[in-house]
Amino acid sequence: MSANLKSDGYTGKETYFRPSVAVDGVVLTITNDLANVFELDDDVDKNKTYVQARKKTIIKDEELDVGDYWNTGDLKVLLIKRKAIRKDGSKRPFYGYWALPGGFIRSMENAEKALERELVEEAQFYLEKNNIIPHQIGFYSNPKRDEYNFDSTNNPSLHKQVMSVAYAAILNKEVIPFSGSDAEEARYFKIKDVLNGKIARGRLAFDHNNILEDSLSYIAEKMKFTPIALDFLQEEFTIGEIRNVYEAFWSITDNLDSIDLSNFHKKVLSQKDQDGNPVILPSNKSKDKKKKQPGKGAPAKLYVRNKNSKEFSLVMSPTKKRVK
Amino acid sequence: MSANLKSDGYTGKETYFRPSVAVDGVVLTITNDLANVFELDDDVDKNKTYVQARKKTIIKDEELDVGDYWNTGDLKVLLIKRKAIRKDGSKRPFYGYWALPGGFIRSMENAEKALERELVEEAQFYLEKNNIIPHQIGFYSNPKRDEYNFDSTNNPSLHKQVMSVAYAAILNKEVIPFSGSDAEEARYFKIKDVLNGKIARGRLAFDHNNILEDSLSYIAEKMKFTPIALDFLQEEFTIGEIRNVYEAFWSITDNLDSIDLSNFHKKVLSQKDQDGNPVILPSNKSKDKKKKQPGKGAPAKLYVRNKNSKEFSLVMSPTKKRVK
DNA sequence: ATAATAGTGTCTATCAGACACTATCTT
DNA sequence: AAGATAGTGTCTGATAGACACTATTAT
Repeated sequence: MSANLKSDGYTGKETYFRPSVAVDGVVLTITNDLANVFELDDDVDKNKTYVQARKKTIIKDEELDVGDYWNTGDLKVLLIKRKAIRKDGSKRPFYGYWALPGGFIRSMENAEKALERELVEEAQFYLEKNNIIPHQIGFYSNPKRDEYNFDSTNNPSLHKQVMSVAYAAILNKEVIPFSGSDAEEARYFKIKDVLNGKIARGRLAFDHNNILEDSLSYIAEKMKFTPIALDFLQEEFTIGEIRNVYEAFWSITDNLDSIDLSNFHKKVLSQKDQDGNPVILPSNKSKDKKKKQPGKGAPAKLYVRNKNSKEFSLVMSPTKKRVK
Repeated sequence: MSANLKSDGYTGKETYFRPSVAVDGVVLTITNDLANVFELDDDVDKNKTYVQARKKTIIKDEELDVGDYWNTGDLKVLLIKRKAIRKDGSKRPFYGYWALPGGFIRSMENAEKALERELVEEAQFYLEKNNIIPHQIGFYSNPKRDEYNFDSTNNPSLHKQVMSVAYAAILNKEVIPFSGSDAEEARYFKIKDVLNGKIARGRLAFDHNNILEDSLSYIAEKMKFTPIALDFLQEEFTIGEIRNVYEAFWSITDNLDSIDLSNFHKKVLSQKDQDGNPVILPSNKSKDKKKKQPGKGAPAKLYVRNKNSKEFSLVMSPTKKRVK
């Protein structure tokens, strides 16, 4: 951070200042438990899921079915390790820290297009191809949030400030990230580990911890009134998987560890949308319409979402104990 | 903005494009019916409410009481008419249109500080002095949203784009706006008139119609779960005034014209907050603890807010008809 | 058999919405 | 007296939360 903010001769009368504006992406997914069993093959095709990529070498085609996408894991976020040195030889701020992927918006782009481009450049990850629409989280403009500074002149056109607009994007499968032009490395981290400082240097670069927390709050809130939780799941899913998404968020944002299975089950199935239609429907795709467990437990019925549903009729809330 | 960026010392060496970033303020209030009875005195003190300013000339001190702030009117927004000509003689885009107050963020400011400053400059209105904390609505970065364009060179440092971050601010009284340095005029408009095009040139400048609508959605949503509606009211208020705030929003955002008085009354009074404490409490300030009506009707009990309350235990929703 | 998860059933307190009714003021 | 708003009472159906119970799988 700057040490010379006071002595830069700022008069308060400046005009014509132009900041740099970056976009930051909070790419979220729920761990696929099965995927974690296998090691990454260096030679896999780009832009495939772990399971798809690995099936060539580890799982045979006939062994791969809907059960391989069992979503019962932790909430994870895609982070990149920034390259230490710029093209002009200078050191980058916060090198060695993990950061949210992102970068500067260009002149003919809007923020969403810049996000799309940066995710490809840094993690070779394609939002559009995966039909993912990012959610705008907020705009961050504290002058001290980055190491770009102010010179000692009175000329505001030489001053620098980096502002950011942040977006959250939800993946329904763990798309393999590959490091790109601006990133040494790109991979997923468990969000609980990041928030507890169990990451290199104990925190993310810049104010990215704040941005991550804002994103979690945003989605946790939105999950109460809209079917956004289904964005984390495959086309076919079970009630247990939905419940896992809610638990993954509420365990972080509301310190809630488990949701009553029975009541949750009934509530989700009775949800109507803005038009009075059911939000989730029994699936007719898979043969037995059931999904086997990766561990113990009965197989669960498969459901699909009503694609027209935008809103819940009932509020999904972290359980409140009844006062007696 | 400057037309001669090069001579400002902008060398174009930077690989990254630097846009102009503005802040726009959506300053909202509920009309004070009584205030509208009186004509504005040219000579009133600045930064006072209509009623306070006018009481010198029209209402005697002893006639002024809590009833003068009866909030039963329409939702209004503060707009400014932009000056047509810049200091350098060039024409401003969208001159003659009404616009949200706002302006460019400076190098040592964050967005909130810029908003504070611009509202003073354009409408001589003081956010901080009135203890108003603005709500961030969103970031707008469509390259075509302003008339600033791109030259035919390949040098991105000469390109221009104006991005905006929008904030909503809620007033609990109609602070008199005075036009300032960048505005020819500043005054409140009924939001329904603005949305229906009953305003000069039929619409607001730039994408300010969008920003206004986003602000209304934001607050209408927040009103369901938090006591934000009370921000529109005086320290002491009646249940009817709260109901008026909800109706003012939901008549726009949910096409709902009236809320059942009886059920609303009971629900508001039974609201608990995040700690299980009541959100509103009977007032002990005024002598008879009642507020007389400006028109017909019984006087209403006065209440005050619990300042610790951040959240409702019950959801305030636009009435859903019971299915029979 | 045991553990784990899926799923159904049931009881009760609370809440939402409809609406009847009384009270208190202004005009 | 008429009109308007404040405020209380009451009924009904729906919902939330607690919890008992059965079903189906892996180990």
